[in-house]
Amino acid sequence: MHDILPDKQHYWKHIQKKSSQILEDYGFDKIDLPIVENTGLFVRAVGEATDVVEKEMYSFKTKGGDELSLRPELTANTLRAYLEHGMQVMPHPVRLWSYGPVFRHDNPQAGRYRQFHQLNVESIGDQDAVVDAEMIFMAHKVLEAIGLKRMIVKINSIGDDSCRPQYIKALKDHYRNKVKKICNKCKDRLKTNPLRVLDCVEANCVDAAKDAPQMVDYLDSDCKKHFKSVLEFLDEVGVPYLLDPHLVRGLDYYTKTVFEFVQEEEEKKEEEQQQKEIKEEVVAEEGEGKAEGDAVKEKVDEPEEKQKHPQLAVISGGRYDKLVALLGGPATPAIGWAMGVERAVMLLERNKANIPDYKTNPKIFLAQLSEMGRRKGLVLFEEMRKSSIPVKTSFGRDSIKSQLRIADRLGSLYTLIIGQKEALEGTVILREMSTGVQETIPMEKIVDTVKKRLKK
RNA sequence: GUGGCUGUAGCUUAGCGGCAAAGCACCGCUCUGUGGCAGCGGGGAUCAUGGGUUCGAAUCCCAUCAGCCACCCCA
Repeated sequence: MHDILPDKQHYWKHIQKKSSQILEDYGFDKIDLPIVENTGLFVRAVGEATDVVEKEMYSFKTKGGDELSLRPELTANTLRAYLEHGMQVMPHPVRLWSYGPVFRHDNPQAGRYRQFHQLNVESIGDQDAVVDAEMIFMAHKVLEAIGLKRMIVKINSIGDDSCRPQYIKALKDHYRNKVKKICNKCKDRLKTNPLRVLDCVEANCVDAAKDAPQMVDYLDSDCKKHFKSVLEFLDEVGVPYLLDPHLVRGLDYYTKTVFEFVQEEEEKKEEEQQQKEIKEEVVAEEGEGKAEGDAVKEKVDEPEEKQKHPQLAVISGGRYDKLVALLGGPATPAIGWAMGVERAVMLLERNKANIPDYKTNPKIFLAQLSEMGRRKGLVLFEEMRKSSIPVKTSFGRDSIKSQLRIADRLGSLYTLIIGQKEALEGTVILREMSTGVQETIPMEKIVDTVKKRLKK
């Protein structure tokens, strides 16, 4: 768990602003959902045998005996709300988006937190392939709008109930005479969650997976046609994609189209430049003591390891045509995706993306002296606020000295000073901080004067 | 869930069984209504939390929590 401090807020505001704009443009309505829900909801929706449900949920029992969990994702909640509020009777597709914290009890590391934020999007009620493409296109647009470059979508189809069983059978057949070679976990996976063996990274398992049958070859005509049109639509709108026959989702509810967005490797040049800088730093330090020669060597070696950022999915999602029915609703096709906001922020930082600074950075500081100055200051502060001129003050402080020091630290362009004398005269001192030049201005003209000065 | 590393003042860290330190930051004074520089002074730490070992624990041990790295997995 981590705090999002003021100096990072502009990333968050930026992402929220850009993405909500696009989602509203596409006709999605916002929905806010509770953080705590019945454990059973997630077990049913996400799947009993998934890691998320098995070991990553924060579950607890209330005094009344209810089994509750902090939500590990937002799709289940969204569909629960959809059913609970009778949205089946609304014109379809019902398009909902939500944003908020989700919780997974996993070992944390870069880009992975126990509490993180998702931007979640669902389109309920359409089965056509064009919607798959539209959702992927929109995800692409969102990433583009927030300033992430070199994003590529990995895509696959995992079929549905009518063809996946045959594929799983073929997959099991393929592994029948290889069981001895693959790792123990994969042996379990073959029984509980066979698709999973495909993305295991153990050398032997990768080997065994190489010539494994591919889902695309087992798709029935409906699924195959669907997948083919999704790709055709993507070509049409120009979203770069990568067919990944081993892409398998960790949540049970997916059918047909699954996808995830990753960022392609950074340009090599940049990496080399960074390494050079680090090496130069190390060399500069060397003069201080030769005894730590070994330590220096280690320092040089380290960055090479660190440059290899794992390719984390920023957005991932897919179609889930059976989930609404599974949760007790009528058979309703649907598709959705979720963005990991921390990951998006992390990539923006790594890319050194140029994010607009949404902070209102006050250029004006208001200093006051004496009880009377303070009173007038309070009034003037409100006048400035009404004119939308952001002002910082430190009313609680008495000495002009410390107030000016603060004004300086804040980088104020001008300081307004009201002391006893000015308060009695009905004037204000306007001090230009860079030059120290001051002039006395009648109180009633000060707002206009400041406005003019700031425009320059 | 597995293996490894880390947690001392707001920040960066030193101390590694015997009085909790330094630099930066903050506040103040020198300078009584005028900032940046300098000098001097001050406040601020239940040493992540809870247990244990010990005459004595920031220091050693165990557990928990949080973070970092590699897995697993995922956003």
